[in-house]
Amino acid sequence: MKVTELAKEFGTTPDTVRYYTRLKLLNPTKSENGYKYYPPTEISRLKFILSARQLGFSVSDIQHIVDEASLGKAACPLVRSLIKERLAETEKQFQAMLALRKNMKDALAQWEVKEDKAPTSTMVCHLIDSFEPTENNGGSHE
Amino acid sequence: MKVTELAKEFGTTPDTVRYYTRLKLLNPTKSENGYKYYPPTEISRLKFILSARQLGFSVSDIQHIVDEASLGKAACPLVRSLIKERLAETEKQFQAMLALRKNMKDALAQWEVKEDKAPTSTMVCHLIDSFEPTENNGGSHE
DNA sequence: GCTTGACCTGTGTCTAACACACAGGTCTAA
DNA sequence: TTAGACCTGTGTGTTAGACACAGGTCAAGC
Repeated sequence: MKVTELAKEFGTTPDTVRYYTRLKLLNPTKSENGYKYYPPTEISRLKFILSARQLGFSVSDIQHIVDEASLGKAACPLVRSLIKERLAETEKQFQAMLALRKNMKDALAQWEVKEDKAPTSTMVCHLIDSFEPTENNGGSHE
Repeated sequence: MKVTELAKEFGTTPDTVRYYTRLKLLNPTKSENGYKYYPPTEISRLKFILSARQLGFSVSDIQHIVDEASLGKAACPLVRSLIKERLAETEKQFQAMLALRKNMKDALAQWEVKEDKAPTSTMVCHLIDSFEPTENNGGSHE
């Protein structure tokens, strides 16, 4: 399979396939015309990489997992360990995003009823300066 | 105020202050010893920048807002417009993260009851290969 | 006065996962 | 032949900082 064929097969981009090839996560052979040719092993390897990416493993994680497997070892313990780390990170980001999203919504609501004000030498934008997060207690804000 | 003093005042890092200075978002004067000195206007400017960052405006957004204000115009319409864009993006990311988080949790649960398996020529890790997102219908998975 | 640790400077590079750019080559239908 | 789609290898850009480096300044302590 050629680059674009492979990318289409899995709903990703040729650049992504080339990127993984560049990282040596994929190892195509070469056609007579110099084009990269991905045999079945590389096709299933890409499937694996994309699944892992979708599960939140970093490219570096995946490289690590693949290296482990190339030694003939079961990568399962490593995979379980890594997913826990990635999940913990995702949880942190999720909480941060929850807070951010709420603040943005609050700001939007507050700013809709505030008037415009011209800037001064010490004030760029009074909307941003005056923003106050609303309290969470018993509110129906969300 | 010097770099580190200013950073401490607002709970950020000296590198962040230097970064914004580098971008010309902050414009310190120079002390006799060559150190950057941030007068009150720049102190309130940093406060503004950090508030805007916390509300999800990009550094580029903030530059745009500051440029508008420097023309003497009220940046309020721009700020309202930008927050809507950033909120829409954040909402998309939030949904993606919801899905990712759920998949990661599902995977973790599934993989805890699966046995380890050695890799083969076409299989790096059966855990990742065999992952199936659970259905949402009436489940108590979350 | 010297030493040492903390802080300073300007400038450059790195991070992560791609996306894009470029100069030039190949393929194929019209 | 032409034109559009695709290919190559290599390099750079994206975002918001964090880090690195060589060298300078400050001030407390000895």
